[in-house]
Amino acid sequence: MAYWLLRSEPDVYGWDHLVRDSATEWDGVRNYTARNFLKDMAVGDRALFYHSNTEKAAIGIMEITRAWRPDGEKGDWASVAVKPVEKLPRPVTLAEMKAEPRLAKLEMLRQSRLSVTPLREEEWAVILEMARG
DNA sequence: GCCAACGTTGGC
DNA sequence: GCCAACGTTGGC
Repeated sequence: MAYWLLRSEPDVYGWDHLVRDSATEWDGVRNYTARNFLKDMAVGDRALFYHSNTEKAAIGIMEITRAWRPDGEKGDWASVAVKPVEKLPRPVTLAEMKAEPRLAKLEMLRQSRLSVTPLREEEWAVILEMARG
């Protein structure tokens, strides 16, 4: 099982939208690096839902429910299907992640503009631990 | 509103 | 194929 972090602007599509929809197609990604990560995802993988922009915090846990399929008529893009698993006990903010030494190598911190990034298993555990306070 | 960090595009 | 110019994104 692999771990991922998916970023979205909460005003556009946030955690509450996902819960209301009970599942969604994670599409519209138009960056090749992010696209490649989408193609690496497998059913059962876990992903953090990160709110960018206004909130800047990881807010919930999702599960990948279907591997990638082509996204859009033009170009070699991909989308996956996800569903919400649970909201984190409390959000883990970007500032907290930056301040945590064990997250120094976190991909989303190193490549802050990527909307889809992988997490190491240890990093996943650290963030969940932080969320539990 | 600004800036840093990328990614993309187009001219050569 | 390289590189400058430009556009986009996210954080501050």
